[in-house]
Order: sequence, then C-alpha cells, then structure tokens
Amino acid sequence: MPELAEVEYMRRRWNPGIGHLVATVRLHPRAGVFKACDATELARWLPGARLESSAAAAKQMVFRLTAADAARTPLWLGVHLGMTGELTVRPAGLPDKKAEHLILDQPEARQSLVFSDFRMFGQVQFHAGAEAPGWWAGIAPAVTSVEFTVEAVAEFLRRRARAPLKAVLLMQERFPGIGNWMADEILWRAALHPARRCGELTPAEIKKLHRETVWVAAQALRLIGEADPSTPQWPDPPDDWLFQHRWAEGGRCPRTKKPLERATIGGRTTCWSPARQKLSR
DNA sequence: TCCTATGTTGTATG
DNA sequence: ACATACAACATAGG
Repeated sequence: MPELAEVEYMRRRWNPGIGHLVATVRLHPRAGVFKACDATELARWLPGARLESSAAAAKQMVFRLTAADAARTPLWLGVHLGMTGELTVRPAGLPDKKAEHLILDQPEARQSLVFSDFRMFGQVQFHAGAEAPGWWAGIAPAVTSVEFTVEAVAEFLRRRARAPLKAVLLMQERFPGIGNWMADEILWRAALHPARRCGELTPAEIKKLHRETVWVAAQALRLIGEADPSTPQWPDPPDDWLFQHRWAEGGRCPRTKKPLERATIGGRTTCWSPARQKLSR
C-alpha cells in the first residue's frame, strides 16, 4: 500500500545490510514480481556482491551493490512495492515465510534481507553496469525538487483538460510518488473537488494545487519517511489530516466537522469533504 | 458469495 | 499520435 513516504520508510529497513556481503540469493523465478527482470541474472550477479547504498524516488527503490568479479561491476537492484510489498531484515536461521520472493543472505552479519509481497503487484528490477538503468534514471523529478514548478503543473493540466483532477494527480510522469491517499489529502487541503476537470482551474487554483502537493509530500516524508524503520509499521499522519478520517464509516472532515463523501473517481476510491471541495464555483 | 484494498499497465475507444 | 477510461493482474479479509 505504499506511496512516496512509506517507500522511503521501507527503503531504510534494509540499512542494516549496507556494507555487508551477500553470500547467497534465494528467489522464486516464476513469481510475478520477477516479470520485469531476468531472474537468472540476479542469481548470477548477486552472490558475493556487497551492498553499498540505497535510494528511493517516487515509489521506486534502488539498492546499489558491487559485484564480486575483478571489475567490481556496479549492480542496480530495484524494488517496487506494488500494493502489498514489504522489506524486512531477519536474523539468520529463521524459517522463510509464504510470499517471500527474494532473500539475500548476509551470514557475515548473521541476517537476511527479505522482499515479500503476497499480491505480487510489486516488481524487482536488475541491471549490471555503470550506466543507470532506465527504470531508475527515467523517474520524473520529485515534487519536492526545484524542477517541480507551477508552470510545469499548469502545462500538464492543460494537456489533460477533460480528465478529473484525481486521475491526473495519480500520473507518475508528473506527480511521482503520489498515490491514492496523498492525492485525496492534497485535493482536500487545496479545497478542490476531485472530479473537477483539469482544464477549468484558475491560475490561483493551480498555484494552490502545486503548493499543497509540495507540502503534503514534504510533511509525509518528514513524519513517515524519517520514522524508525525497525518498527512493525510506519506511523500514520496526525489527526488533523484527512488521512485519519477517510476510511472510517461516518468519517467527518477534520476542518468543517461535516460528513465526508466517498465515490470512485478516476478509477479509484476517493474521499472528499463536500463542505470544502465544490464541483462548481 | 461479493465487495473491498495506499499500484501499474495493456487495450479499446474517442 | 494523444487523451481518456477501464479491465486485468493475484490474494486476503470483511
């Protein structure tokens, strides 16, 4: 279920593995999570490699390793968590569990790095070589970066004038890392109805949308992304966020105290506060 | 049994 | 070619 900040939190789960060798790799090559890569390449390159560093961008993580060959070939191990993906570090010797698709054993550190995903919407990616692979280098600039400008958002909305706002906020090529709950949170804070057509926003509304996108992403990264990754679950945002109320039966808007509404918009379950977010202006 | 689920992609249609 | 809408993917839980 992870979006931008939860992905960052999950990336840090494997931090205890950095600086240690991967002695063996265990995987189930027929699992759907290996569809986007060649599982035999993983099995060939990872044994003997050292985990050097990791990074996250949007909903994608990359783990950088150096191979055991004479050339110390740089390796890029990508993980996308899909809906139910999870990373854990487990003390060596404990039994494998169901839906664990990729296990990197680090006996030197008496631990294993585990990627599990029971629904298998997640994906493992892999590349050997100095060049950054497309699945990593091609990710759009972060919404917290200077490249994410009001003008870029305005242009993007203009080209999708007839689509509902909610659908467009989920498009990773402009809003990398934004998922279902963040999109609802942004629209609620910007006081924009999720079904509004992108083409009918005023410049002031576009500015507000941009500002709240940056704010929600930055705050989520601070509250969730920087939390202690050894806890069983990442922390939820505070009570004055829509997040805390959007699933509850009879949930109420934390600002207006009026009932929230729910419907499928842009193909996804969407929650908004009718008292704040109006369709017509 | 039917419905839901914090994601992405392929395909059909406009 | 581009924008838009939606089924499909696989599984568990209410």
